[in-house]
Amino acid sequence: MDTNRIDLNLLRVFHAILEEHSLTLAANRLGLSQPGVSYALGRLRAILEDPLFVRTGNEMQPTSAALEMREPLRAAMAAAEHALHLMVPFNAATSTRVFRLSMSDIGELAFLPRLCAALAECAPRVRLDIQSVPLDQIEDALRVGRLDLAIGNLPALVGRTRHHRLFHEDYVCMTRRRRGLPKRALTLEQYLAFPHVFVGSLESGHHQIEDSFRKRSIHRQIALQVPHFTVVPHILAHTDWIVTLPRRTIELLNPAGDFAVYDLPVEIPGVTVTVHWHSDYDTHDANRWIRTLVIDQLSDEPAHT
DNA sequence: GAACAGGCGTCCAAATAATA
DNA sequence: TATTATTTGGACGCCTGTTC
Repeated sequence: MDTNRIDLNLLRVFHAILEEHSLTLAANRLGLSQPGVSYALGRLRAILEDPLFVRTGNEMQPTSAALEMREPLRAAMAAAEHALHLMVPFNAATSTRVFRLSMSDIGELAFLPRLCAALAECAPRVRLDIQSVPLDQIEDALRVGRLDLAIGNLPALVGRTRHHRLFHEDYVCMTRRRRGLPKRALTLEQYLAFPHVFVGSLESGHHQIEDSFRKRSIHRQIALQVPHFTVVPHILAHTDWIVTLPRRTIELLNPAGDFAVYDLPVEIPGVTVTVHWHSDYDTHDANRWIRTLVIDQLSDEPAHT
């Protein structure tokens, strides 16, 4: 196999066929003629000594060799696209750039409406790609440009990436309204008597709740662990369980006031929501623009990035 | 260093083949 | 029969080696 004969255009063709499952659609996407794509595929087949795609009906199905190349190639194409973006001055009004942000489900509910409204006004052609990246992969994703920003309660990243504090809030607890509930406050005994819904995942830093209780030798009965907050109201509506969650999420998950909300009967550290980026992009125009927008829209504190 | 010629790579249009 | 992939021949542009 003579890999010296492969150029970036051949890989663009290969990537487009992988995405489109069709030479005709790949050609449209690349602005080439269909025979041109066929010819490029022919060269790739000769170089890589594999058919790469076989026709099944009206679709081009990738071979096992092509499938093995898919993810590394996708990452390489993203990195190349990112590198090219670094060379182009960023103009919000005309840019068609895709910004990749990582946030939790509750982040999507809480942050996206404001961010999208701001984008529609000042950068109408910019696209957001929201991803939920596991916590242990965020630093690498920021470094290689697979992510532009990560937003959330991410204490493990502080000190390993650049960050800006957006806001801080405490935890409260929430359960379905019903007779017999305390009117104002819960005692610790009452709080611990509930079966608990624990919201925690690899993407979130909310494991700190459980860590704080464990340090105080407080044991909660966890009835359910789920990775996302958005499902919680549906669970609570059918159970007498209780959930502990950041205060600002109450207005999103309890807009009609169907649930009773209490301060926690024990002090635990609150949530600090931060926006993170990699230091390599400190002076990068587009990254600076999107993080300033995020900070302006979501922060309790002014931007000075 | 500049100009030229030949070779090579890439693309397109048209024709042909394969498939549902 | 319609749609799509593949093949073929020709045009164009770039690269490289040669000559001055």
